[in-house]
Formats: sequence, structure tokens, C-alpha cells
Amino acid sequence: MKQNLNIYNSLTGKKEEFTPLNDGFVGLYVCGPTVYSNVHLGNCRTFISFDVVYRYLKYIGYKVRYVRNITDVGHLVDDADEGEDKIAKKARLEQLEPMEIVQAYTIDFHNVLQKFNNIPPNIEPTATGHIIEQIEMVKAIIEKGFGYESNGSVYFDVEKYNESHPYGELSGRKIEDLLSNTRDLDGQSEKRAPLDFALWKNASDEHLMKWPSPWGIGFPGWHLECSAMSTKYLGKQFDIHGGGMDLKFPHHECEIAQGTSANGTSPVKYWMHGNMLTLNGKKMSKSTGNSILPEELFSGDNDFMEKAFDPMVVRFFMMQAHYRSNLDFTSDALLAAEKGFNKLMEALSTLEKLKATKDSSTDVTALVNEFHNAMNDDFNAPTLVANLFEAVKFINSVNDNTATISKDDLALLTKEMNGFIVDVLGISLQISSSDDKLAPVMDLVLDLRQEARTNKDWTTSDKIRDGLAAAGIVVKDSKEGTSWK
RNA sequence: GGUCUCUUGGCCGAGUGGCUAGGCAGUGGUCUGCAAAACCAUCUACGGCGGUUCGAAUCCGCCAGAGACCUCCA
Repeated sequence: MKQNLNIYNSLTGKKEEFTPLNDGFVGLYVCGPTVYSNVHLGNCRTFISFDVVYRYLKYIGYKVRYVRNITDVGHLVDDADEGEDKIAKKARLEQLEPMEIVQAYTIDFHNVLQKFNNIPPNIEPTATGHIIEQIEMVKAIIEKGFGYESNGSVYFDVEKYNESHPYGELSGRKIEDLLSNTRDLDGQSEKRAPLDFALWKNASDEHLMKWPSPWGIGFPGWHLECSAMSTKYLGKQFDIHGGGMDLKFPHHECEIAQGTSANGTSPVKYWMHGNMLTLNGKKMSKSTGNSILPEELFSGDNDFMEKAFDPMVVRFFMMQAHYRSNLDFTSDALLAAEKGFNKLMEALSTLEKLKATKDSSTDVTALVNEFHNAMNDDFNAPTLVANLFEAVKFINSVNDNTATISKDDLALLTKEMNGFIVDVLGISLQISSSDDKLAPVMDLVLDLRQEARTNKDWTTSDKIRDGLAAAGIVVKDSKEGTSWK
């Protein structure tokens, strides 16, 4: 487990050696989706990035409690006082119960992530299931003097908090700058100051999702659920909190303020933020039509990609970029990734067939150590992939008898190649097309073709090959015989 | 307007003060009846202008361009 893992901490802007609060255990919280529409590809990238973080922590021996919430109370669309709840709005438009909306999109979310081979979190709490905890947290914040009630709503007093704590420390903002940039649209605002944010909102009669509270009927503020649920399941302070870049401000900043004022301690030791994803160089946006859903990518039913892509290819493609970098989705890039992916998979099956000899012609231990070094350096999956391809080259060389591998090294390499590809990167191996009924048919067909080839009947053999190709089956001739795929 | 980040070869994308990232494409080769596939080898680089340094693509400054956040957003 002693791996000298380094994590880039958004709070300090530096890579820091990871030391868990409790030796051997890691608390990991990731901000989940608001389930009011289909999960989009950008969301998936964040969750896949943190899936790899979770997987690697486990791989190096930590016991991890991974918590990722489902936001099933819609955040408000507009400014606090004018806004509309996204889920409530959608429910009204579609004439459904809000919980029908939530249920439908939660299922979609789980389905998509499963296709991407994400491991489900250990706890997936919902905001509506933790209203009591949220109310208790609001009470605590008021008690500590950082929250105030106004007309049935409760707000967080940012300026008061800033007197004793640096509000803006995560996003590098200063309260003066924020103030000078605040848009003037209040008027009848219940807030004392424009930077204050809602902890609890008074609900109007038409509002669909609401609960009783000490301040009247209402619903929790947008930032509160994460604070309440992370505290409940991971404690007042925990190790890693992740999420997309776009949540840094104000969401995570508010979480720090809420946690610090309610619990007396900064809630998170290591903040991690994944970067955004673009489509053809531009931000994904539903309004401009520059957007693609995972299902559309898998089915090929979209205007952006030349063909359909397997979820594992998409995942592999994402692994070729660092989680803190932007990643641009283009047809060409996916196509290139698909070929690389196939090469890697091919090598993995070649590895199983390798024959060990007395010595290894290369330092396999060093090769494998590089896998760890890559991931220990702030989960650098792209460097890991590069290192895996170094191993691929070696595997192929052994297969071509231009390199050798010892029995022990072969065992080590097999274990670690599979470990890093399957367990860490989360690339599930393709179930080879061993269709029970097709396989014997193919054996027969290829046998006939081989007969034709032996008889130098090229017309027949090529006809079989072309016919199969038309059916999407690629025939591969090699020294060992003919295979198909 | 404010805060911050980024700018790498035909494409995607790591990384680093002096030593090959990697993948895809291209080129050459091995294999093959011919192909395909596979494998091997190999070319093209660090936005512009200054500065620091023995040496910078890597550090600093300026300029240009892109993006994120400032308002719900992974």
C-alpha cells in the first residue's frame, strides 16, 4: 500500500503526497448529478475520472468508502428569489410527479454508467432522503451565528463568515472582487447581502417539492445536501472530495463555508476537480445543438461521429487524457482511440499464450513499476496507457521470438497488465464473439476456405473472405492459422 | 469587465531546465497466393517576441489565441 501517491489539491494548487486521515482508509465524496434530464457525456467523464480514482485507491490496498449523491431536489434555475426548481418545472411540463422524473433519470444515469463499467459508489444518498440532516445542519449554522432567517428562508451570511475564514479560498476569489462583480438584480431580495446564499428556501403554494421546517414549509438550499450527506457518511472532515471544475465556485466554496461553520473544521483535505469535455472544440451545450448523449455515441445515431463507438472504446479514449485537462471529442480522435484499444486488447490475449523461457530480456519489474509511477503521479492515466503500450511492444516481441520472458516475470506481467487495464482503468474485456451457434459455422466456413486455398482455388477462397467481410466478419490469416472476428 | 487555466508534430494527447512519452495517420520492412490483420522500424514538435541560464519547449515578462468560472451546470 505504501505507494507515495500524489494528488493535485485544488485547495492549495499543488500536488501533495496523499496521507489519509485514518491509516488504510479513505473517505471519497463526489458530487453526483441532478436527475432532471438524461445524463450527458460531460457528466460521464467526471464520473469515469473519479471511478478510476476509486479503483486505484482500492488497487493499492485502501479500504474506500465512496459516496456520490443523487440530487433529486432541482436546483433553482434563476436567481434565488425568482428561480424555478428544475425538477418541479419538468414535472409540471410533463404532468408527472417530481419523483417520476427523478426515478426515470436516475435509472438512465445508472444504466449509462454501468455501460461505461463504472463501479457503483458504496453509498448513493439522495437529497430528499436527507431533509432532516439538512435541517439540522441549518440549525447548527444559525447557532454558530453564520445563518439568519428572513421571511421563512434561511441564508448564509458570507460577509460574517469572511471575517474569520477566507471565503473564496478554493476558487481563488476575493470577497471584494465578488462584490464588485455582483449583478444588481435584487430589489425585494430577502438576502441581507448579494453574496449570501440560501440554506433553506421558503416554498410558495405552487411549489411541488417541499417539507416542514422550523422556518416554515420549504426546501433545502442548493449547496446544503452535499455538506449534510458527506458529514453524515464520511464525518466532519474526510479525505477526498471530487467534482467537475464548474462546481468549484460557488458550490464547493459554499460547502467549505457550510461545513466549517457548522462543524468547526474545514470539511475536506484534498479537493479534486475534473476538467470539462468539448465536442468538436466547443463546449457541449444543448441550446446550440453541440451536444451528444452517451447512448447516441454507442448507437452511432448522431451527427458528429462517423460510426458507433463501444462504451469501452469511449472509456479508453478518456483514459488517454488526464482528468485535469480538457478533452475534445471528435470522430477522428475516437477512431484513433478505437484502433489503439484493439491493439491493447490483442496484446492482452497474446500475453496469455506467451511461453516463458529461462531469462527475461528486459527488466519486467521496472516496466511494471512504471505503471504505478504513472498512477501515483496524480492518477496520470495517459502516462499509464503509454507505459502499457511499452509493455505491449515487449509482449509482441516475445511472441515474435525477438525477446524472452522468464516464468516469474510472465506471471508478474500478466497480473499487472490485467490489474491495471481491468481493475484500475476499468476496461472490461470484450467477450470474444464466441457465439455458441456461430462458432461451429465459422469453423466450417473457414475450413472450406482453407480447402480452397490448398487447391489454389483463389476465386472461391476470396469469395468466402469477401462475403464474410460484407457480413462484418474479418478473416485474419496468420502463421498459426486463420481466425475471425 | 473581474478571477483562473491552457496553447506541443498531419490528428489526439503526456511530460520535463540538458536524456525516445504514447496512440492514430504517413513512410519503409516482415508475413501472405493476393489482400487484410498482425508485428518490427522510422519521419514531422513544443503559439509569437523578449529576458534569466552554460543550456529552455520546460522558469520570468509582454503580446496573440482558446477555454472555464463569475448565474443552474460534471
